[in-house]
Amino acid sequence: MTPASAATAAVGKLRFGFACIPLGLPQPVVRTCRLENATPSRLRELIEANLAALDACLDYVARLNLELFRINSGVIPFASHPVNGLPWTRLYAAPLAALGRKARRLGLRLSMHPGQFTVLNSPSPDVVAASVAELKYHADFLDALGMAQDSKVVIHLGGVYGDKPAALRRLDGAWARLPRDVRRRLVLENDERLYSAQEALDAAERLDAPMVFDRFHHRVYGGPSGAPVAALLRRAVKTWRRRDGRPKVHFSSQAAGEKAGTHGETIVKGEFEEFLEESRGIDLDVMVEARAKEAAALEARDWARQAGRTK
DNA sequence: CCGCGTCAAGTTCAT
DNA sequence: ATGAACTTGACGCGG
Repeated sequence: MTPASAATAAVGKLRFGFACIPLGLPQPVVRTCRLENATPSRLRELIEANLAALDACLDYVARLNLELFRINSGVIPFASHPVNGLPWTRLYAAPLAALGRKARRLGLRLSMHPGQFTVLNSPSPDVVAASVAELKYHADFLDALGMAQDSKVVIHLGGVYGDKPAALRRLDGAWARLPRDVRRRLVLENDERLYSAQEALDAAERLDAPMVFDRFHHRVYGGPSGAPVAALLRRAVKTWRRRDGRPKVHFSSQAAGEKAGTHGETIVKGEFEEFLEESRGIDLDVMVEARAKEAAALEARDWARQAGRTK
């Protein structure tokens, strides 16, 4: 290794992306319908429109030279609901595979983030069953694209129900019962109210899952731990095995004047510069979560580039 | 055509 | 007790 490349490796490179809604594309990325209108033919029409829109999204993300993109969970409407009995992985096997080929050709790493209704540790068996079905859908979607195991499905730990140790035991139990093809996609993320980075790390290490460190959530709800971000980040990085791909983090800033935990329009430069310090020497994929979407991701990338931290 | 009330799902917290 | 917020606005009725 030359001195130059050794120096390059040591600085820690960052790649960037954003979630779900490219504001620079004219039409909606995900169309849906009301449950009462969800006939098979309507669902097929929507799926076809959504896959076409996703195709355009991939081109757009690549054109911006970003590497990460989070796919909207609504791409297959009512995917885990009984109303959608379509064998969509079979019906759309060819277009799905083509989307995956395109993503890989463009060098994109994909991810998904199921909604708040996915609660693996609920005391209600029905809620858990619905959550497992929802996770299965997300994993099936990425599988249908043929994406490697580094394209992830990010979830939070779940609820607390007034007894966190019991809630965590239920999480462990539900996790153990997940199908392998679902579990291999999952990543645990700290949230802004219930489970701190420390707690998410404990769970991730216990369950042998990767952990996404969300710096903004950590700021809003740091939990009892006084560990500095840099230390938590290094611990999170260790939860990612080679097959899981480059460790990922989420980055966002508080919306000025709004409730704590609300994502801001863009990200605050000073905070990002702190993060550049905290992450020095680590290669990371950074999912920027901001209302300005790709504009915020591009801005962060520019700041990283100026610091010699891109790619 | 446009405005605006409503939309599958769970859980928590603020009001 | 009710509703907003959460990964994300869009659907679709009524005028």
